[in-house]
Amino acid sequence: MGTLPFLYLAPMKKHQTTIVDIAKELNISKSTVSRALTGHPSVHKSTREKVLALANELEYQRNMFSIGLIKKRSHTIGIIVPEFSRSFFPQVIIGAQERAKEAGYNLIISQSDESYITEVSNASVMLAHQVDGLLVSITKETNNFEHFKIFQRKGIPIVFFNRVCDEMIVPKVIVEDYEGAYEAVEHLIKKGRKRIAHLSGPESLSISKRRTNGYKDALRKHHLPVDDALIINYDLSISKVPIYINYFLNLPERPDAIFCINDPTAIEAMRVIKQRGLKIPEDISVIGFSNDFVSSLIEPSLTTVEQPIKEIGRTAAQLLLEQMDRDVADWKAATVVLKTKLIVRESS
Amino acid sequence: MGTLPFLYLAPMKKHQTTIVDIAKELNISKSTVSRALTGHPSVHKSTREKVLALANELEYQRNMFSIGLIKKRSHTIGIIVPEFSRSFFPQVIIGAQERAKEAGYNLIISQSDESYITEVSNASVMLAHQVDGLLVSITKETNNFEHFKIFQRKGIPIVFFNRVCDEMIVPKVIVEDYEGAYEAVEHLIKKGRKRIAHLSGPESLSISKRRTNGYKDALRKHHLPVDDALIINYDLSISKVPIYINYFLNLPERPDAIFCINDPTAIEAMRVIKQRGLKIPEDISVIGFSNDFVSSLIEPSLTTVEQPIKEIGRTAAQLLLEQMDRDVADWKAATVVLKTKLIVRESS
DNA sequence: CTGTTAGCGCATTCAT
DNA sequence: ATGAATGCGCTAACAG
Repeated sequence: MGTLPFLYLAPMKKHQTTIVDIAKELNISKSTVSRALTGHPSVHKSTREKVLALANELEYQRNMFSIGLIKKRSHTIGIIVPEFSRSFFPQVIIGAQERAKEAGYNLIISQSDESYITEVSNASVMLAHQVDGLLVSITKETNNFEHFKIFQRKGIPIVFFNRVCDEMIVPKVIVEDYEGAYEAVEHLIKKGRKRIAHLSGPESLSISKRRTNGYKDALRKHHLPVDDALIINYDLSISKVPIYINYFLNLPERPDAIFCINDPTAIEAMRVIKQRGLKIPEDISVIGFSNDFVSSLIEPSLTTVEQPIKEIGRTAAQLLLEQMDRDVADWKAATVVLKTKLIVRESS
Repeated sequence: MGTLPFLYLAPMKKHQTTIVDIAKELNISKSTVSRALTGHPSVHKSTREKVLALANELEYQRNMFSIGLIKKRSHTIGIIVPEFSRSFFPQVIIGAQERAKEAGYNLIISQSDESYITEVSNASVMLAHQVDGLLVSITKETNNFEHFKIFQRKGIPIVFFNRVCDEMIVPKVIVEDYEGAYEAVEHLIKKGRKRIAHLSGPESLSISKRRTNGYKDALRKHHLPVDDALIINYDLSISKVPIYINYFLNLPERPDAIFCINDPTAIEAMRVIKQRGLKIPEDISVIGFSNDFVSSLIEPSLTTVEQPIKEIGRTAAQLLLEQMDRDVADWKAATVVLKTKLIVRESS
């Protein structure tokens, strides 16, 4: 300090404290500092204490970049979801984040806004950020999976959840879509409903197909006709729900119940039905799928198939962590199916 | 290939393609490859094309770590929110992500679950991940800000939004809390309400104070008494809302309106009120704040103060980007106040 | 236009 | 128990 021959002006540029700074200050080598900081056993106790104290004082922060460069691990998991505006995916993310954090990993989250293009871009961002693994629920548009297959080729594990990719052999987390739908429709039948319509999601999503199959099989089981005029696939844009509900309501033989692909759809359906002056459930029953928190708040409250939302996230993260621990050659591809449960409320 | 003197077994270890691989294959130096890849002007067209083609073929991916090490930038922005389960914060995040992406930045998101401890931990994670800037909305518990001040000391800009830190001089994004509350209460008064209760948030949050002040001033302006028995601060745990609503309803002189700190609170309040057999708005009016999408779905639909939710996120990200472009010495600390607007629905 | 050299901050051999 | 040397993958300053 006082020995400096010239007036020394501190540079404006912000300087991150490094192990070299600590080493200099303590007159030891940076190797020793590094060892002390990483908890290497062969460091003298007093040395370690001095290092730790100074590191603390200088608010030293290990540099991710250099460590990543050496260890080739970012300790980061990426998660890509199709949308973010309804409560489902945020809840899933909470679960995933919980599990990831327990394991010392962080999450980089991005949402694709139901756009395939955005999804591809998001995937590329995840790659650029060197995520150690990726969790994905695809958009309603996605039917090319090249942007995900590249992860596999690079040895970065992927786990799909909720909206999964059928053609990739990787771990997946889904719920009992078939069973849940079956149970819901059977419940309607037992309530005496005979013309049950079904507003489903895009045919491209396997989740739609599974729920529709549950719907059909419940009808068949109870010897009710499966009428294609009562089944509609739509693209999940809530604004289009009125079109299809009005179509149902205008049929010569009006349905006496509607089973919807998810809760937001069911809630919008109820709005349209009430607007038309029909009574729920007297004139027509409505059932959703998911048990979003809103379902219990609306009036009448919505009968729905509950799925363990946070658990989907936790499980997906867990499968991913397991996969990350394995050598590429040992990758497993089990599909985990979580339980669903019918929640009967006023709308049925 | 054919010239290899020995049988060569490819290593199991996954190998990221690097610029050296490309350089070797093309018999040029890695510098040239680097230049070609980064779009440096002084590279022969044919060379660049060859490099790009090979890079593409090998699915080359720039290594974030090494670039970060050199450029000292992660191109990542952190965002810490108190919770994630209601629609407000996810919506804010969408806005922030939009703006960040436009500027070539990614978001690392974490939620503190309304816990100060978790928030501190999240902040430390953001530091470890070398975020270039941080967006924060604090938990209801937070009243020590050391974990955020460290960012300032390290030259990493912070922007607060919604729930801001009063003691730090940094950019902030809030809405017209005072004006919105004032307008809401004035609306109730004009509807003939004379005993207006107020269920507010924690006194520690300035957002609560501002809304409460708007409430009080509207009463005063219209010569109504400000009765402390009609003002309650609570900790935002929705499960506790029934306690306070029942308290209000059991008062000798029952209030004829309740102005709630936010929509989730108002919605739960309405549930309790209806359960008690009272009519909304005939017996008692309810107003919320935020215009979450649920507000229009419930019955009766909720009168509320709309705030530009996504815009809060966009603006916060924008202020942060501006701050990141500035030298530490030039940091600005403007507070941006976004407009609110009363949305009158059936509950008032 | 291209090659050579020197680090960025750190963990990790290999010495001592 | 500690220091010196090496290199992770890349950019940039410096030669030609």
